Parts: sequence; structure tokens; C-alpha cells
Amino acid sequence: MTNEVKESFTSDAPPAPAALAAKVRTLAPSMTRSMQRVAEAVAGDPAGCAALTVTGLAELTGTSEATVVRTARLLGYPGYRDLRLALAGLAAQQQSGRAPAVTADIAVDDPVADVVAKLAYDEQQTLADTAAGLDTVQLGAAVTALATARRVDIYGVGASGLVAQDLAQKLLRIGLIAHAHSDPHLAVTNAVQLRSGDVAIAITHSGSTGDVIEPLRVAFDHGATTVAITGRPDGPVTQYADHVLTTSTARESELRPAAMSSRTSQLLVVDCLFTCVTQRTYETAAPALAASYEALAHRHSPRTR
Amino acid sequence: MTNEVKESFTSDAPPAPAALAAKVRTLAPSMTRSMQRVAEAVAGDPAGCAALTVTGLAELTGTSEATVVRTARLLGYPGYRDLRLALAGLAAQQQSGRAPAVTADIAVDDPVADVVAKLAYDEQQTLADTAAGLDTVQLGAAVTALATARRVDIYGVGASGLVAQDLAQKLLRIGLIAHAHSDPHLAVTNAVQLRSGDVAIAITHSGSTGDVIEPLRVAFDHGATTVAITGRPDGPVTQYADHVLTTSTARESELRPAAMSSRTSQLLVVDCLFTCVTQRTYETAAPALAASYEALAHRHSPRTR
DNA sequence: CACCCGCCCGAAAGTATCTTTCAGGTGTGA
DNA sequence: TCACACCTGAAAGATACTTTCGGGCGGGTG
Repeated sequence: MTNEVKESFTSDAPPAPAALAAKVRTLAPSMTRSMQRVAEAVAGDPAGCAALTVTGLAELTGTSEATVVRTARLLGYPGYRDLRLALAGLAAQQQSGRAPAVTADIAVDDPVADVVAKLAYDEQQTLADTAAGLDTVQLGAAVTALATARRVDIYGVGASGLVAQDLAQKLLRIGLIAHAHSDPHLAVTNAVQLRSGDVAIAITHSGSTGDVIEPLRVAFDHGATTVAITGRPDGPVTQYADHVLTTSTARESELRPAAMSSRTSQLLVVDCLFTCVTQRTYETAAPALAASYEALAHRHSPRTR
Repeated sequence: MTNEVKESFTSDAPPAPAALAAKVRTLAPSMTRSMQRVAEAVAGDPAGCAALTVTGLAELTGTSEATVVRTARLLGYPGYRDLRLALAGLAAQQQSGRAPAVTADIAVDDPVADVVAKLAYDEQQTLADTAAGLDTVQLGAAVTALATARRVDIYGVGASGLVAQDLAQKLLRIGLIAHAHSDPHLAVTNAVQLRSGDVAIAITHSGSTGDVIEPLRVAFDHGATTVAITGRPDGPVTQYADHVLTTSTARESELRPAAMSSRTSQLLVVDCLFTCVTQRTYETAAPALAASYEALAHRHSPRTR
């Protein structure tokens, strides 16, 4: 997928974009010795030269400022200043060009910067996968149930427990009665209270976490609308789920536990649920959101700057 | 060859590469009106601005040269000259890169599928911004502190509280003694126990959440190594932080609360911390991870009915 | 071989651009 | 209302870039 610019490099074109190395080679024969040294340095290390001032580059190449400027002119720029800008652009381009190392697995001896890049890339990938795999019909159905729910109970343990709490926090903000349960016993005890018109949501990556399935089953048996957010749409949990929202499952490794990407995926689903419910109940949700925002403002110290 | 005195006027921030748009958003709140105008112009049209001189950009934004230089400084560059170079690089990058893929804000009447796509895209963007803006030196320092920590306390309230818990859960899994505090009183009471060799981490998007700053201050005063994960690197919280990890700030709107993207950003930072610490303490972390994984396996019901 | 001519080359003067200083103005809190 | 802090731009000051100009090197010629 290369899209090349059609700047002719032979004629007196406006500032050249990235075909600089080629231009240097083309024009080299018509250059004097000193100018060739400058051109060579520029073509060899664009990034390094971009950091240098005229004087710096002159010293580096053992020439004078005048020669540097002359070279810049010959290459088609109005002066050194513009050559330098082009150089910076070129450097940035070939900098971003080499980044395929990202796809590799995270190694024990990866430098910090690589870890950051790889993790970010992975989570981006997870998001894309999740969005692509999310069934909007199921999502819409879940949203409808939530929008009219009398009460919402959310079950999740471990890492999924945090996602459950996140969803509960959000739903509370728009005026819904939502509660997240991490304690399996309490969850079941509460599930008994649910009835038709209520919503129960189970969040489990494996789809087979008994502590989460059990309360969902109880809620299901009591007539509540049940939703499962899971990475295993064929897992046991879906038996008791009216609507199933599938999260993506990324490859994992020792330094990249499954909990990481499953959490990312679950959160996206949760955000989608929340946003859609907010849309659906906008009349009541908007003021509630504004109010909660306002209430929080006072918890921040006024000294901002 | 060049002997330049290194003026470290703030602390971190070597010239930023391409995380400029993100940086502008992050620092916008701490900018004055005029500087915001300049920053906006720069972020909006990097290529155009790269072609302008100080005077030109000052005229374009209706400000003065001094303000332009001040803005460049705030963005982390030694002066306008360097900002301009970075701008040229950025322009070249997004020229060769893909289309800007502008995303409209989420509307009240967007269909479900659109909401999913927009949210996914937004969170991906947030991840990219965060990764680009993350100071790997600060991150490395924080990792070093964590890897040798006797004890780790993590403070966070509200949405950030969940992130704090996530980090605590993860660190516990690799054998560290970590605890997340959501209760400000208990947090302070515990912070008193910290001393040199311990690590305290405060997570707050606004950077000015008193409930989180206070325990960090106490920990700081008692000699613990302190880390702040915040979207406002100039906020009050950083006063008591030995290391600051900056999360990105995405634009927000009514249907896209700040809590959403800040959480995504914070989680990436947390994942980076965790992964790097795991690397650093691989000898002890790997068996611990394996053990916790093993322990959880029994909580799943492989036998489906 | 010596001389002349052209042209490359760098030092230094000249100019544009960037940076700093400083005083006026504006909004904010008491 | 006043005082204060802080933003803001004009102008001076510093730096980086460009131009000029004369020396010097090489090649061709007598």
C-alpha cells in the first residue's frame, strides 16, 4: 500500500518530500567535492542532520556554512532552513516505517519502550476484534432490557469483578438502580429478589465461573432478563442468558495474561452498553449525568494551575 | 563535538516525537487563552504551521511571538525552532500514513452499530495517544521502585479506584505485597506505615483529587517512593510524586464522559507497569503467576451440564 | 615550466528568525 | 474598591541563516 508523490526530482521542483536519497545520487555528479560531503551526510543520517544547525553541519562535514547552504539550494530548497524541515519529515517517516517488531510476543528482555508499544498495539487489536465480533442485535436487546429495568444486578469475580463494578458505577450515574456483586453468596441471596423486568448481568471471560453462573441461574429462574458477557459463547453461562455478548479472546502468553485483553474487551462491551442505554434514556440520563458531574467537581482542589 | 549545557527547566520531556495532538489535549487545561489558540492551530494543521515562522504563526493566531515561543516551551520543546521541526515530522508522518479517519461525535440517534464503532475507535485512539505520550524513563524508574518494593499501596477513588484495584490484583499475583485503598481515611492511616523502600501510587485523572493526594503526601513525607498516574502532569498531585506517569486526555462530550477514556488510558499504564515489573522480577514472578493461574482453574466448572 | 584563468571554497559581514526582557493591561479574590 | 497575580505583546537582544567577497587550488595554455 504505497502511495507515492509525483514530484519530479530533476527539475526545479518545490521542496522534495522524501525522495531525497535519490535526489542526492542524481545530483551528485554535478556537485563539487565539499558539497558531496554535505549531501552524503544528509542522505546518510537525516535524523541526525535535522538536529544540527548550519554551523553544526558545516563542522561535521568539515566545510563551511556557505557550502551547506549551497548544497541545500542545489537540492531544490530555498535555503538550509527548508532542507532541515524536509529532513525532519523524512526522519519521522522512516522512523514510523520500522515498527513491525510490535507484532512479536513480549520477551523478558524487551526494553520498556517496546513493552509499551506492544501492549498498546495488543489492546488496540483486542478492541478492534471485539467491536467486529459484537452482535449488535444482542446488544440492542440487552440495552432495551436495561433501559426499562427496575433494578440491575451485575455479577463478576476476580478481574471481571472490576468490570462489573465499572458498569454498576456508570449505570448508577444515569439514575439506574444497579449493583455489582463480587461475593457469590450475597449475589445469590440478592438474585432471589429479582423478578420479571429486572436485569441480571454475568461477566466471565471463561464462561464457566461457577460463582458467577449460579446467581445468573437464580435470576433467570426468577424471571429476570439475563445477559452474559463472556469470551466463550458456548460456555455454561450462556445456558441461563437471554442475551449473550461475546468478548474477544486474544492469544496469551506468560508475560501477557489473558486477564489483560479480556478486561479490555469486556470494558468496551460495558461502555457500549452504557452509552446505548444513555442514548435510549436520554431524557432522564442527561440531567443525572450532569448532576453527578457537578457533585464531583467539589471533590477537587480548586488550585488548578 | 557539541558541548551544550543541558537546561532542564522542568524535569522530564525530551522533545516529543509524534504524540503532539495528545500532548496538546493533555496540557490544554493548563494553558492560557492565547496559548490555547496557538496550540489549537498547531494541532489542527501541523503541515501548515510547519511552513510558518514565529512571526507568521503569531499573526495567524492573532497573538505575539512571545506567546508562540511560550507555547512551544510548554509542549516540551526548547523553543519554537524545535517545535517546528517536530511539526514537519508529524506532517510527513500523517501524510504517508493513513487518512485522518475523522470520527464524528456520538449522537443521540446513532444506531447501535455506529456507537460500537465509534467507541472502539475512540478507545484505540486513546491507547495510541497514551503509548506515545508515556515517558519511558519515568516508567522505568517506577518499575525499578516497584520491583524492589517491600510493600505497595495504591490510592484511587471513583473510576480510578477500580484501576487501583486492578493494579493491586495484578501485583499480588506476582508475589508483591500490594493493596488498593478507596477509603481516604484508611488510606491515610495506612500511608503512615510506609517508609523508605515502600512504594505509594496515586491514580487520579484530574490530578487534583484531594482524597488521593492526601495519602500520597503522607507516604511521600514518610520517605516512600511515590508515583502519580494522572492526566494532569501539572496538577497538585505531582507535588508529592517522585515519578509521574501521564495518561492521555481525550476530548469528551455528553455521551462520552471523560471517565471512559481516562480509564482506558490508566489501564494501559497499569498494564505497562505490571508487565515491566514481571519482566524485572521474572525469577520470582513467573512461578507466582503460574501458581495463581493454577489455583483459579479449580474455580471453573469444566463439566457443563 | 611558468603563467593565466576559472571556479571552488570559507571567513566575515549582513539579514532574518528566534528568544528574552519588561512594562502595561486584565481578571480575580479579599 | 483595591491589591495582587498573571497573562500579554512590544521591543531589545541573541542566535541561526544567508550573502558577499577575496584567497587559493587546479587545469589548461604559451
